[in-house]
Amino acid sequence: MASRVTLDHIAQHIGVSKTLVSLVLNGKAQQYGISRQTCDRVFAAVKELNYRPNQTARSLRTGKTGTIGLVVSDISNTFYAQLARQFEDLATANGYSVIICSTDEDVEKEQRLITMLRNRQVDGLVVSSSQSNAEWLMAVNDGGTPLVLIDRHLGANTLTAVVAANRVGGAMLANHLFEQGYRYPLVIGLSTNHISSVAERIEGFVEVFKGKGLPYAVREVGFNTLRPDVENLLANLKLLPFKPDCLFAVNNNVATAALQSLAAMRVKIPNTLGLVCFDDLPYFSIIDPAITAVEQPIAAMCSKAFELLQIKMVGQGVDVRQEILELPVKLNVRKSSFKKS
Amino acid sequence: MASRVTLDHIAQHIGVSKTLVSLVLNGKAQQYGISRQTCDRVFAAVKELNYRPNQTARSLRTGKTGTIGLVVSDISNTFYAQLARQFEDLATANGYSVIICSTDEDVEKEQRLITMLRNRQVDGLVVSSSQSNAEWLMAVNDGGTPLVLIDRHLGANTLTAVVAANRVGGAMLANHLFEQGYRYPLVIGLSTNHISSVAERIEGFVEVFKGKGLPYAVREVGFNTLRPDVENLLANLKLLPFKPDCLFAVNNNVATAALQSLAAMRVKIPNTLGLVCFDDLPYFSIIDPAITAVEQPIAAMCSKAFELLQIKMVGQGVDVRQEILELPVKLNVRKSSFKKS
DNA sequence: ATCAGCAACTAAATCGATTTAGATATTTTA
DNA sequence: TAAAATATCTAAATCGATTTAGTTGCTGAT
Repeated sequence: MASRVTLDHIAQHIGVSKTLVSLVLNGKAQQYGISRQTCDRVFAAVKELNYRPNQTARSLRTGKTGTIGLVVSDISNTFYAQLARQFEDLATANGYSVIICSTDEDVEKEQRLITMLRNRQVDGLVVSSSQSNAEWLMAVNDGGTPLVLIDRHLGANTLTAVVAANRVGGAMLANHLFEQGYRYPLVIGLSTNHISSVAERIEGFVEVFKGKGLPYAVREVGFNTLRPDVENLLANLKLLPFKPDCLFAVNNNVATAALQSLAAMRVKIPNTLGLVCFDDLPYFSIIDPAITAVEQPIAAMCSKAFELLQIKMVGQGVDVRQEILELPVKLNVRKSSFKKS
Repeated sequence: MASRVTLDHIAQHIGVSKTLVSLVLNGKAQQYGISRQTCDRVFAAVKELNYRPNQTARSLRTGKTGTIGLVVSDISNTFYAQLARQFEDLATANGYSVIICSTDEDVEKEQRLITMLRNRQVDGLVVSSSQSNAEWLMAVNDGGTPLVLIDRHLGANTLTAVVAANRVGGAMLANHLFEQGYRYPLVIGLSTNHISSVAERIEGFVEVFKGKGLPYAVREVGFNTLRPDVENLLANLKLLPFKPDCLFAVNNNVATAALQSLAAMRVKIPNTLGLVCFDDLPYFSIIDPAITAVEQPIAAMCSKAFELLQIKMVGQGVDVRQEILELPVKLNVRKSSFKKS
């Protein structure tokens, strides 16, 4: 019932063929030599009958739905929410709609959702994948659904990916901590350690300390048990081979969980423990102490991802080079990592 | 190219009609007396040829797309991001996909987006509307696209709406502040003051102070100029008829902007100024001082909205009673509103 | 032997657009 | 004046499913 007025109704209403109406509405009047008067009659009828084209019928015929699937681990995570917003704006400006899906870092769920999106004939996919190899997703891309990875890549020469400079950002944080006098870092990573973003942040970070011959510890917390795991980890710092003097939270959720635990334990930041985080949050700059963080280039990532996806979507089978695009990050130094006294 | 294998291919591959294949795949084999062997051959062929049904074609025929439009002012706002996530889970569990659109509180944009969603033949809409009257949206609902309002209503006997108990929540905050000894509240509202949620929060709040014969001030800040407006307002408190001893931020963004300004001005909370907020954020409980806030029943709102929408979607033209459903909120008392000393 | 009834399947219409391949007048050209 | 060119418009096929209205060939009852 959603649209009872069809092209045929318009056509009959003014006594022409639906072909003509279709041509006029698609701006091909000139090309097909349709007279100005006839065009005007079409437009008038469209307005009078309040005609709205049925996108489903159009999609069936053209094979294009004007829809893009955006697959992330959790849309309620501020990082992905901001990313989704930026992407939505780009998509809308270009006539696309966005279907957003959350995978909870569950590979099976990710595959189910992507299959569902393909069945819905999305024109393209932007995926922050939880998978550990590219095989399945490459089949999707090769199978006719253009796919661009965002935030996480799956290795060189697999799939086009747009990511932040995770390794560099990790190193920036490590160097900053070192310069501020910190020597014993504890890295709080995630159980999803196969994921490129997390892995590279940690690698970039530890390489710095390793290079200086300093000790470091890396521990993992579960994606679905983040809060208790972090709490447990911080309550048992004595179990570590050394007493850490600073923490590196590999993403915003880890940092928030750490802040919660530390507040409950009344640990002073940065006096007792310095803290830095990969991924900046609005509240990091307004709390005391403000949190030092690496800010990701969300807008730029979306622009680039959309641009690359569009090339794939219009390109007839000819695939672009499957490159990994790393965009520069920014270090926001704040009080949580001030010089150790 | 997205799906080259069609029902016809399956049918030809095993030498039956596509009718049969369709019936089998839709679980109507029993009903149409199709033999078990034939069914098995269909399933085998589906697997062998890796058939995925074309949802667009199905939608055209059945008139159902299995898609719901979720329209909010800004998906990057944590409140809507959380709401979207809850709603997505419900939708997915019931076979629906969600297209999310952000309106930026722009009525024209909202109407453009909703029209676009209708053209895409969404089965239903969930809208947090920026409009000030129900007329346009009622036409959508009556025109065949079931619509449920969420977070904001548009008056009794207009459109089904699921909202938080905004007035009650506002009053809870006011009573709490009064009990803590605060007497001179400044309400920081939004330029979008025609919106039911904001309006009712403020009404509920000021009624309490009015009832006690106490003064209060209500000022508005712009949705798109939030940060500077709040900063400007707080820098010029002397322009108010009285010196406020506490602030009521009507939503999470206002509170965040206020916290930013107050931090920059080095104003002590709650000593110099108490602060409460409608809508809780994860970080409110981990900062010092923690922020007293009213927590909205996001999960319950989504469940109820989805439930009501589903009734409308399956109901053949028979519309449910257009009621406004208010769900209870929870007051989380924290340090930012501790007793004035 | 005939026919009702059943089991197992199919042809064709349909959804609402786009698009291909013309059709019909009218005007221009040789 | 006939043929060619042009201007304006249309019939029908098509996309890939669902669904309606049958068809075909048996079996068993009478």
